[in-house]
Amino acid sequence: MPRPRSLTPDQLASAALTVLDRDGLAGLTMRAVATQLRMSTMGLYRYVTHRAELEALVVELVFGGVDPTPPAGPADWRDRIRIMVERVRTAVEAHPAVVPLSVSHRHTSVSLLRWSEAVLGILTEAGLDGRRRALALRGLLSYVIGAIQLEHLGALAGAGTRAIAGLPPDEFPHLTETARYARRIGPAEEFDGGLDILLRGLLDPPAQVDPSAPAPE
Amino acid sequence: MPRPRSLTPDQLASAALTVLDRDGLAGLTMRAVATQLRMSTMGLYRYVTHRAELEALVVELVFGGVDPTPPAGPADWRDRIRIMVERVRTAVEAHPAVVPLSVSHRHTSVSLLRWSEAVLGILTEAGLDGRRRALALRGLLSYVIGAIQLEHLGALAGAGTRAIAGLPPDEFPHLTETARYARRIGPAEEFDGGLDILLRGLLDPPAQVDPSAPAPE
DNA sequence: CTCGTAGGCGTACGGCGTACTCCTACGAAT
DNA sequence: ATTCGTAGGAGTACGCCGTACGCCTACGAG
Repeated sequence: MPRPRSLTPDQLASAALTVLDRDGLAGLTMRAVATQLRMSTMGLYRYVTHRAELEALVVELVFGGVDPTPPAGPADWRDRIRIMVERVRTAVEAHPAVVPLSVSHRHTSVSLLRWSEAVLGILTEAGLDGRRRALALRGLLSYVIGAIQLEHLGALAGAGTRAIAGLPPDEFPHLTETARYARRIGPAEEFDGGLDILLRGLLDPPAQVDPSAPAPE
Repeated sequence: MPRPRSLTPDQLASAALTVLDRDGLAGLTMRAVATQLRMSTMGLYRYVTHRAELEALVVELVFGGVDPTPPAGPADWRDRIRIMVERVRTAVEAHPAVVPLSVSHRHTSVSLLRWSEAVLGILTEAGLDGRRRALALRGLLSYVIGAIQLEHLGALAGAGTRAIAGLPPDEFPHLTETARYARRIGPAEEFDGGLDILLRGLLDPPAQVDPSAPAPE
């Protein structure tokens, strides 16, 4: 065996993350990351075959900061879920420019798999299983992904809501009125409020039990 | 006033949508759209100042296909919401490549504003108002955005789930077991299942009423 | 009739991802 | 100590992209 590699994937990823934090998503180019690492542009391709692979490394680095161990503290399983979700949210929000990347590379992250495993564990303790548990995890993921993007595209207490408040009230009576409330809702409150709705829905027994639901194989 | 324009924004948008459907998001370039319209590349810039503006036109065209009138049929308000949400889902799914664009240009679409207005109307009839109504709409939007993306990045009955089913069961016991159920869940079922959770949560009275909630101004 | 704007074409620039080539430096196996 | 395979690194080049800019033509309202 000859000469070992002199850069770990982690070093690569954190160089890219530095660029991303500094210059935003549009600034994340192979050339910029190479410069950050003080190597030639093409040198990057020794470690990575595509730009997409570099992006995946960054996403994994960010999700790697999420503690995947289920919290032992709260008795209420909904509080434990809240904590798990909050961990993802804070990890992503420390680096807003990774939001779009985290959506498209979510499925390649083993850290997020471990997170999902823990969440499923909590859901299992809560008495969910089979089909309901699968739908619950998927629903949670959908909400988290959507809510994080919404927050970064324009939180409720932001310019978009202000624009809506200025719409013609005769054409948009509910929207304009709602916008007045929405301006007072901070990002965390907004996120938790939606999560609460979802958790309340999880708690309830299913509206109707489908006897034809498939059994595990 | 001299000479009127010879192309409507709608013609522009549908040319772009044709390209998008045929060549995917990466194929949606100014050059390709111009060729589709049989004009020179730079001719496009007579109608549009950026590529982003063209993208917004496409998104508005797609959302323009969503019927914004609240459905009169079902007595249960949740069924009416389901119909409204389903309309968005089907409109977007007819053009899968528009999914990423619809997320980033969502806020510029007046069609989506009208849709939101109608949804707020239904929520109002359901007895929600003020802060709760704002959070409900935002929660619904978050879920819809996240779920649509999840579906197009890899539905439950897809390759991702199959990969998860093949993970080491000792490290991911819940995930591997859940994946076996998840393979049987079709996209529509998955989407509706998550929506049901949310709607169930909306129905319930709030877990605790916050007396310090801000009043409307 | 005329003049301002739309229509249209072509060229050019800078930046992107990345394929390819060439040379050097190391370090484990011999 | 020598050898040899791979990592490191630089540089060049290609084909895309968005788009700034200039020039000429055609039309239609005043």
